[in-house]
Amino acid sequence: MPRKKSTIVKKGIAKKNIVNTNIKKRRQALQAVKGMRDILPVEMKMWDFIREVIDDTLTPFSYNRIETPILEKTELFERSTGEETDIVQKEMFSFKTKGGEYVTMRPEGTPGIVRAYVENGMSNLIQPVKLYYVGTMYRYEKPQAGRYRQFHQLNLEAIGNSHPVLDAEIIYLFHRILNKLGLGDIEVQINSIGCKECRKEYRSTLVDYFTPKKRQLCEDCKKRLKSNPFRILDCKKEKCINIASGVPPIVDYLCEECGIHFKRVLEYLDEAEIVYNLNTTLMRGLDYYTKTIFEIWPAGDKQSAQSALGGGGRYDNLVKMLGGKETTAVGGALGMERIIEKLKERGIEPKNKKSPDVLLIQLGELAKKKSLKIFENLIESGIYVREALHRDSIKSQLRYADKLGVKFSLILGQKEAQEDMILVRNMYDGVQELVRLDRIVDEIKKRIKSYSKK
RNA sequence: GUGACUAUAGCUCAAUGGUAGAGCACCGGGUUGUGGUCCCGGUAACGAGGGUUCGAUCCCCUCUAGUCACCCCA
Repeated sequence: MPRKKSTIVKKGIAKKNIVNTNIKKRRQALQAVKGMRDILPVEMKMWDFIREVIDDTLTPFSYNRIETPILEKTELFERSTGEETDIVQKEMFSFKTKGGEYVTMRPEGTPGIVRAYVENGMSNLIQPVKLYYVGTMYRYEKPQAGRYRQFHQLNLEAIGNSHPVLDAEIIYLFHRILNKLGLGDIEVQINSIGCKECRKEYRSTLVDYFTPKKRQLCEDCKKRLKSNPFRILDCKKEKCINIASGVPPIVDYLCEECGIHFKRVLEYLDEAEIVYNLNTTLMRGLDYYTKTIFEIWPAGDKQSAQSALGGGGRYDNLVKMLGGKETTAVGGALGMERIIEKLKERGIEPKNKKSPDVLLIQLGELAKKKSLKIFENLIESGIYVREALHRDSIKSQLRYADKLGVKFSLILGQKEAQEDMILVRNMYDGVQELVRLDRIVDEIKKRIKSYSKK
């Protein structure tokens, strides 16, 4: 007999395991797409906190919110971000629609904004048009610390004016936002890559300099020598750094206009007391930049460059490139996930939201039915109230009241429901009073008022 | 795309070549309708496939996922 029993048990377990395995397989098959993550309600508090700071900081500077589609024509990014860039060559989520259109989930925000600027005739608005948005971006990269395939950026754009104060303003605003969040210790890396003319000259200087030394460069840089020699300057390989150290900085090659522009940007930053590092090897991965470029690194971080909190620069040719009039512009972006990561690292937490004042508790069928109307009345009267209709026992409802941290519980039992009364329980001292149902709003309001005085 | 490491309940972690335990969380109960503390109970896991073995969660291989680094960026 025991033998038989054990086989039955074993069979039972085996069957259960098979079921579990199938469920597991299904679950794994339905996992979130690689590099994409959920933002759960607990984390949302952090996001709301950041967004509040962002809105409060940007509004006085006349930045207005804009939203553009996540999906844009692939060509938009090829033409603006640049065909030779890493982003376009290997990091885009692109596909063909049923209608045969080639589209891409935006890997960065600026091209879409400039497209919208041109398409909606925003050059007829008061210039510069200052825009900001927090939105998702998509890059097909291998996920790792602070890097996801879907991530959020705060973008700022000031289109339609070439004043250097705008370059400084963007950096200043990023600094201010981070500062307000408690992440003020940043390093601003700044450089100027001039206009087309300056770059033409500098480019030939670079080619002349690197060509005889080509064999010593890394494989990537050998290719870069032809495609984009500027990027040799910010190659992270030691041998390339050594070779590149002998190159005169691009700042020496700026034309008069670009030189003055850059100098003034730096002056404004000085005036705003923003500490920056003139980083002459700083380059950018996007093709459309002109003049000022910058990155924001967390201070004192060894891997600062990898975990850049943000970056940006001027893009004086992009509007025209995308079919608009000759229009100058400047912009930048902060990585939201990276900000959140830093906040968590520092143990900075948003202020806890206020607990509700009241929980409505009901016992028995009659009370449950009646409580719907009462609940509505309480909400309409502006009382911060929650319900527990899905719970039946008073014990579980009071436990819930405790978890919510309410000041009062309103208990509507069978008896009270019949007599049109309700019990008001003070959760602090446990004192209960029976109150007439038609007077409940006033009674509660009175009590909440005096409760907060304690 | 290249390399390294990891894989046990929702979370944080244990133990073991003979199929697993805790803490937190969640749900319920501690006599008829009273919470927080306390007590009791419950739900719930060895990522997948193959191999070695009498037997594998544990050893080996493959896959998948995650983490980290390179690359690049936010």
